[in-house]
Amino acid sequence: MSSVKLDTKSRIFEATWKLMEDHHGQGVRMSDIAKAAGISRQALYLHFDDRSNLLIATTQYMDEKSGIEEQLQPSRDAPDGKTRLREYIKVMGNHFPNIQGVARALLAIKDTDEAARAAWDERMGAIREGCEAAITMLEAEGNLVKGLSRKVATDLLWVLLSFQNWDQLTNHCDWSSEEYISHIQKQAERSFVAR
Amino acid sequence: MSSVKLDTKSRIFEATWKLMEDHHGQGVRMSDIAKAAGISRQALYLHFDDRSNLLIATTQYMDEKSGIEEQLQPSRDAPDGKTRLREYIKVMGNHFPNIQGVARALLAIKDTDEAARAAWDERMGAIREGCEAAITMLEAEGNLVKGLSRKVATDLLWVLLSFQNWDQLTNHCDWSSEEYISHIQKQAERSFVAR
DNA sequence: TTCCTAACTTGACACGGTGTAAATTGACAT
DNA sequence: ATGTCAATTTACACCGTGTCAAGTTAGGAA
Repeated sequence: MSSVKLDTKSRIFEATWKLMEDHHGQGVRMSDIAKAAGISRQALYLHFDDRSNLLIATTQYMDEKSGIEEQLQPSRDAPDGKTRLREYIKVMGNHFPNIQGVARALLAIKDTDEAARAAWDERMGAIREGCEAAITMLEAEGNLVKGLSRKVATDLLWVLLSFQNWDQLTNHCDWSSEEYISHIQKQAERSFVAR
Repeated sequence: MSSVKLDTKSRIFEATWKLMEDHHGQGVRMSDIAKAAGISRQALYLHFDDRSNLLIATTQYMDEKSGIEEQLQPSRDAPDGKTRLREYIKVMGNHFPNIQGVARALLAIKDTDEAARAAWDERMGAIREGCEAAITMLEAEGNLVKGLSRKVATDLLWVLLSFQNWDQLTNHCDWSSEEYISHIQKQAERSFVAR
């Protein structure tokens, strides 16, 4: 039973999260986060070794808070591959808006920061597993579209469900979350489910 | 007819291009480019206002050198939508490897640099037009898959053909250029061409 | 020859953001 | 009272970008 007031670490996470959302993951400095959390910039370094560690820890905090694991259960329990695919896409479509700020920030530094790259790849790897599970189920039922190997189908579904594509479609093509989910569900069925 | 030795500006472009390819668009400093071009770092600023302008100018130089415009002609001359789509994907699949270094560098700064963002969006807009042309031709023939509007089909093809997806598939999923082209061609046909 | 100009050089510096270091304070537990 | 822990303040080093000023070099025109 933690105190009613958030402890410092949680305040830092919340501040990071909010600032990243507000600024689309760009131009948020350590001093901004410190100010928003109500501590000094230097105190930030008492809790996190550096900027990338802060971002990585924030993603974990976000995942716990948003309850992504539980939300995935309906997909795991799906009776057939097609349903599993649909459910999985729905969860992702609802998850991306929650994480977009930090995800973009992580994406921006992952090319120069080894730890960030590892964190991002771990995230992407988890999504890939979800894709592979759905494709494998389809294949086992004999419902995977002809002429498509499991590997290639998984790769294709994985990029279709990438954060960057979601970003592009919702922010450049003006798709709503609902449109994203329904259009991508249909696209995935056309692409992977045998008629 | 220009002299046999490249003029300074061209040497800068070539150096930028090569360094960006070699380093995957990351960690290339102005001083590195200057050194590779055989001039002082400050002389770089005599030719380009700043780093982003240099990158933008380099993309234009690359596009001219690689002859992307001419390569697109077979797609424009295609007799039907399905062929147009196939040809377009082939050109893109062969183009991306040439531009990957600079593209990644531009991608990295486009969130903080207004000029870079504009340059990138202009590029992406051009690709989008190609996508729309192919989809429009399919639609006119009555060969666009049922239940898909031109707008949504264009958006989906556009993200399918994005640089980020190409990067993911070739570098994370170990697809060769040939595999990329043939798999994406098939995927596009499954997704957009009515049977 | 002399002069001019353009391209380029060297050296120094300001700025912004990250990360480090040292000394200090205030609260709380033993 | 003593120790410890969280946090504070001040100061500074590092890096890459971009700027500024003054000096050099080569070519062409008078």
